Amino acid sequence: MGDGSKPRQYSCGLEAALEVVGGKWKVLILWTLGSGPLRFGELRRQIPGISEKMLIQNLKEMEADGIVTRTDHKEVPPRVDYAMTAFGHSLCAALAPLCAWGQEHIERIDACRRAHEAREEAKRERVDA
Amino acid sequence: MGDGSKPRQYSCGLEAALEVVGGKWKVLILWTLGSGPLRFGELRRQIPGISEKMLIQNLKEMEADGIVTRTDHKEVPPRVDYAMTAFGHSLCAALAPLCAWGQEHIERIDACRRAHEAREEAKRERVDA
DNA sequence: TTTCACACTTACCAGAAGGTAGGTATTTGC
DNA sequence: GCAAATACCTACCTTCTGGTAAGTGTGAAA
Repeated sequence: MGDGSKPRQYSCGLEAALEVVGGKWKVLILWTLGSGPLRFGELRRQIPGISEKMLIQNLKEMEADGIVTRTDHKEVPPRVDYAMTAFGHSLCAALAPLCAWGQEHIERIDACRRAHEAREEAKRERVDA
Repeated sequence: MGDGSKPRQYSCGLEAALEVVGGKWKVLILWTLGSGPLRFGELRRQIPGISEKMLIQNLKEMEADGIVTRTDHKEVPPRVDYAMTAFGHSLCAALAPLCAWGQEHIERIDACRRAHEAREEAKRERVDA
């Protein structure tokens, strides 16, 4: 069934932006690549906690979205570079104020998150008991 | 085990910001409340597709994060207003450039998303066959 | 007397996101 | 000959997110 045209109609640009940069790792990858191109292994080492699966999966999606490029140097052992496109840099720029906001209020956010988790834990303990 | 202090160390403010505004609905709620306070039912009607469960759940989290306020007028039938705080407005302001970016590139993003889904569908069909 | 609207709450369920552990092919170093 | 390093790929499993459907209490409208 080739529908070919679901307008998708996002109610605001934020929804569209979050499709590109949503999820647990994409902003980190974006930020890490912001300072220059990196090899796959360098990326993995610079983003602590990320699994290889998540890294390539996200890199592929970001490549498909045109915010990073993949360059295979066809060497052996393999050497592959990932770099940000101009599109990616424009996204980074748009993200900067949000990043600054987060940094500015990081303690407040952290405190709220902490309190939230404490509440959840208390709830769980009540249920378990 | 009262840990009391996990530094949580976000690697950039974006992570912190996305904790507050991540998920499927929060940006929409934020945007909808941006133009003024609304009752629970009004919010539900203005955000098409949202379930009551998700709406209160998100509203509660946003209240805990200090970006909206809940005002119960203690009437019957119940009347409850939700409004944005100054903190919430500052978040909205920080979100504006990202929103503009999304709006500017909405067609490109939509096309990528469409292509991605087509690829996924093709993959699924191959597996099913 | 039944029904409706209001603002929720609860229990259950499906799907997506993410994590773990293994395997691939090639060459260099020991 | 064997292990290591490179950039992946694959299958399986767990956790988290979000959706559905039903129920709650009160007063007013039908």
